[in-house]
Amino acid sequence: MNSKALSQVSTLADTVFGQIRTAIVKGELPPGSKLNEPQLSRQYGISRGPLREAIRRLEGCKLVEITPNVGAKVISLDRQQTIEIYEIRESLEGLACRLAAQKAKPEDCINLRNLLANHEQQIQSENGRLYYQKEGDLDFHYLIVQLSGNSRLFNLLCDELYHLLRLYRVQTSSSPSRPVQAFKEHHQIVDAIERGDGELAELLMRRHIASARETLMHKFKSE
Amino acid sequence: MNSKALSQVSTLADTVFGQIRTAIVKGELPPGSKLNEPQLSRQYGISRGPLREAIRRLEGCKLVEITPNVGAKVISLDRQQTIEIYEIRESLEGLACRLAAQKAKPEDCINLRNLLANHEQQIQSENGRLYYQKEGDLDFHYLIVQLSGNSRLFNLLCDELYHLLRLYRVQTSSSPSRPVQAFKEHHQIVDAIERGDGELAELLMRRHIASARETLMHKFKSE
DNA sequence: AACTCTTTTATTGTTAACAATATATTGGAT
DNA sequence: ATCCAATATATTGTTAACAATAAAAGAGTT
Repeated sequence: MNSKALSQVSTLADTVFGQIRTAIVKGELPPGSKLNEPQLSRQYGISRGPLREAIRRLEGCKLVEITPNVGAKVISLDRQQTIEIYEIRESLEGLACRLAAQKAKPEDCINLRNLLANHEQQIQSENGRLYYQKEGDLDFHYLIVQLSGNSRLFNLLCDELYHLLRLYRVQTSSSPSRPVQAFKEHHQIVDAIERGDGELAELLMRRHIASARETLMHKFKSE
Repeated sequence: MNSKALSQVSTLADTVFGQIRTAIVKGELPPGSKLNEPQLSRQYGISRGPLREAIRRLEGCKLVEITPNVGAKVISLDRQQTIEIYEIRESLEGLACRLAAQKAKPEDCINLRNLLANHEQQIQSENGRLYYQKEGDLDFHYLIVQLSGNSRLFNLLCDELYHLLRLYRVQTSSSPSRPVQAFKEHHQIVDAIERGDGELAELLMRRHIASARETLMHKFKSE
């Protein structure tokens, strides 16, 4: 009963895919760095076969770029690409917000309110402030995308774009950016969702992300 | 000078990835069908190693789903997923249209007009009609997305979503769908782009795709 | 010292063999 | 005939070895 009970239900390629992706998102494998197959296969204790499969899957996710006979390297986003992602995000989260407003039940709205209240508490304490800015903001967006009920939209935003944006933050070790204003905007968005006003919810979310984008563009110009 | 001149610059995994993807999009590998590794490796004249890498890359692109110890099968979209894709497409092509309106030069508008004129000619002839409905429509959308200048948006729409939608058409062998009305809408969209009215261009494109989605949903209900 | 060519080393690309799992088939019992 | 178990087959997962390309190191020349 031991060997079968412990037998892996997922393949080596699958698990290592997840491990490398985490390493990329966390910045342990920084943008532009090369993926050395012998080294990685030693590190993860597997042979190059499944490792290469994992890398190919990462290529499909556009997290690494492979040059034939040279190897794979972690993608690095320039300013242009970052802006492009923000444009897409603005559009898609606007959609998510509109759908969420159409579908959200009262209990969902309570959850959103609680989330904001928690953030508000954390932002009070000085050390919590950093947390809020870095990850807490994403919680809010995650939840709304989830409420949209569009699972592909969820994958696209939460499994792809957010990873990429986190990658950029790693790249630049950025950026405090307007937590107080963002907070107001979050509340307004929940108001609109609560009222079931999809059009307004979409508009507010788009503005919310657009102003984040503009902050970013402004920062670019001042460098 | 012969062996080196003919040496491949891309890997087997890369070329087979493209071949399989084409086979999927064309319907030669229909949705739900299994990818048998021994058979495919014989068919493409390669060993299972690079073949599996190609399949993993397809997995990353979400064109196939892999179940451990069972294998890869071509994804098949149900109605729910198709609707979800249309929702995303509506949002993203609206964005593309707004950006295109902001950036399009006069010559770009001429190209759009020419494209529509060509389609108009082809729609006149009875046999051209089919072409327009199936592929010509996409040309128009392709060009606008290209004019948006957002390369990631282009990849997302033209390299991913359009492939998926084509997959659905293969799946259902659908659907004539309102060519005359679509034509009017195309012209209105170009009008807005020509005037540099991004907001209107976005609105019109979103309506255009929304009505396509509604046509589809209506068809679903009548089945 | 800088440059180029050659040689060496390391890394990637590919294949074939082996191990493990799942599927298909056969045989027997009710 | 149908169901279940045991065997046999096929397919997937993994590894290690080999081939081919690229990167690095070294020798020699100017």
